Amino acid sequence: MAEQVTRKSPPPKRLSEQLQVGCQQCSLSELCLPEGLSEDEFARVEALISKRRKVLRNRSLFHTSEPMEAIYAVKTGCFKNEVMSADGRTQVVGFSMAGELLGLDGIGSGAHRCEAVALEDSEVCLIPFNQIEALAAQIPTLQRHLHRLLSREIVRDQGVIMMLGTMNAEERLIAFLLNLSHRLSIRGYSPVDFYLRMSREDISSLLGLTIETVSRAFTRLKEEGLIAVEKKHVRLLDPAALKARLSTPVA
Amino acid sequence: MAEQVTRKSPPPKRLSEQLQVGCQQCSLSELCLPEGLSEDEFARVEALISKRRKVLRNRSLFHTSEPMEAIYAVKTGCFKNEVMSADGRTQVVGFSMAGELLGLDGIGSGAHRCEAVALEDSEVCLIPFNQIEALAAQIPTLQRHLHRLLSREIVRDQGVIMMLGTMNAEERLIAFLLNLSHRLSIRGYSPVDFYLRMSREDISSLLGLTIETVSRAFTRLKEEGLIAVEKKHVRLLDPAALKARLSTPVA
DNA sequence: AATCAATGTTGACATGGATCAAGTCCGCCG
DNA sequence: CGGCGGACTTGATCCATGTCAACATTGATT
Repeated sequence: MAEQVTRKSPPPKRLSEQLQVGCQQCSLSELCLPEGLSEDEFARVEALISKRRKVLRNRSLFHTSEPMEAIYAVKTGCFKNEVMSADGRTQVVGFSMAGELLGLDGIGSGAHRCEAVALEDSEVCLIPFNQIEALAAQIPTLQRHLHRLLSREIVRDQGVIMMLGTMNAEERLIAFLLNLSHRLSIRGYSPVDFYLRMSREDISSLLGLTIETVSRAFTRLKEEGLIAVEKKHVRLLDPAALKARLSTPVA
Repeated sequence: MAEQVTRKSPPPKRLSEQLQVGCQQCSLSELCLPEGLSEDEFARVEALISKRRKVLRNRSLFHTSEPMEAIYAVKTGCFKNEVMSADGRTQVVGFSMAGELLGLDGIGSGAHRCEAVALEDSEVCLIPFNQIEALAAQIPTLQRHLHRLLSREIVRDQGVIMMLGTMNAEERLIAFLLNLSHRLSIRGYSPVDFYLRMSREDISSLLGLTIETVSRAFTRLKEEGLIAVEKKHVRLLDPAALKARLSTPVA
C-alpha cells in the first residue's frame, strides 16, 4: 500500500532529474505563483524553487518547534496541519492539497508552530523563505502575491473558527465536504466524486467532534440521499441541497 | 460614560495637531513597528502613518465587503473582529487592543472579510497598504516585520481553532482570560486585575458558547475562588491554578 | 488460513451545554 | 421619581454530542 512515489520516473530519481521539472512545466504554477511575471522574473523565482522533497505517508514534512527555514508548496499528495498545545492537546487546523502552501505559520517566530504530516506519499517544492522574501522586495508582483497568500491563510482560518463556533455536527461535515469539493474542482477534479485522503479521526479533529459523531453524520447524510459514502469514497449526490443545509437551519 | 477621547488635547483636535503625534512619541511603536530601523527609515515609515481616525463605541472601523485600502493599528481603545457568513451567521474571531493591527484579512481579496467594531471610543492609525507595501520593498526590516505580523495572525487564529476544537466551556473561558491577561501585561497593565471591554455576548461568540454558559462558567470560577468578577471587573486570584486547569483536565 | 491491529460503524447511555423562562441590576429617559 | 430596556445571572429542562462498548471490515504478519 504505502509504496514509494514512482509515478513520474523509474526508481530513485537523480538530483539532476529533479531539477529539470521546473515551475514552467508545473500545472500548479498558477496556484502557487502570481500572474503577470515577466519571463525574466519568472526564471528568477523558478531558480529559487528548484528543490523538491518527498514525504512518505505518515511522515512529517516538519515538526512543531523546528526552526523554519523554508516554506513549501505541495506538488503532489496531501498533508494535514496539526498544532499541539503545551498541555499535549492536538488539533488538526487544516489539510493542504496540491498547489497550496505549508509552513506560513512559522514566519512569525522563526519556528514552525505546527506539524505537517503527509496523508499519502507526497512531494513538495521547497521555497527558502529568506530568499523568496529578498526576491519579493525586487518583484512587486511577487511581493503582493506573497501577502495575498498570507492573508488568505488568515481568512481560511477564520472560516474554520466560524465553522467551529456556529455549526452543529452535520453542518460542520457538510461545510467540510463542500470545501473539499470546491478545492478539488479548482484543480480540475470532479467536485462531486472524490476520495478522502484523511482518516475519520483527522476529520473529527478538524471539525471539533468525535469520530463517532462524524461517522453518524456521514450515515445520516447518506440515509437522506444527499451523499454516497463507502469508506473514503464520497459522492455528493445533491450538492445544491447540501449547500442549502448550511443556510437557514430549518425554516 | 461614553465620552469622546480627549485625553491628549483639548476638545476637537485640528488636523495639524493630529499630525504632530508621531510614532516616535507613541508608546505603542514597539508593538507596531520593527526594531532596528535607522532614523531615516523610521521617518519614512512614520510619514505614512500620520493619519488617525477616531471610532466611537459601537461604530465600525470598516465593514465586511468594503474595499480594503488600508490596514489599521489600534492606538487607543479596543475592537472586536466579526466575520459573517453568507447565510447570516456571525462570529467574533478576536479582539484587538492597543498596538495590534486590524484589517490584515482584507489583503488577500482586496476587500475586508470581517467587520471591526469599536468596543469603546477608540482611535486607530491608518496605514495605507499599498504604500507600506512599497516601502517594505525598500526596507528589509520593515518587510520582515510585516511578514511576521501576518504570520502571527495565522498562529493566533490557529490558537482559537485549538481552543474551539479541544476545550470545554470552563477551559475556554480560562484560556480567554489568561490570553487577555498576557496581552495586558505586555502593555504594562496589571495581568490580574482588569476590566473587560466586551460584553458577555461577544465573549460567548468568540468562545463558541451561549451567554448563559459563559455566565455560569464565570460563576463557577468565582465560587472556586480562582477569580473575582463584578460585572466587567475581573481579578485573577490564582493565576497559577487557572493555568493548571488548562493542562491535564483532572488527574 | 489464523491472528492481530487499525479503522470505521453502530448502539446504549450519560452529560455538558443549549434552550426556555424568570428574575436582578443597572443606567437611561421621560 | 418611576418606568423601561439592555445586560447579566440563575434555575429547570431538553437534546446534541460525548462516552463506552460491541462489532465489522480490512490489510498486514505469521
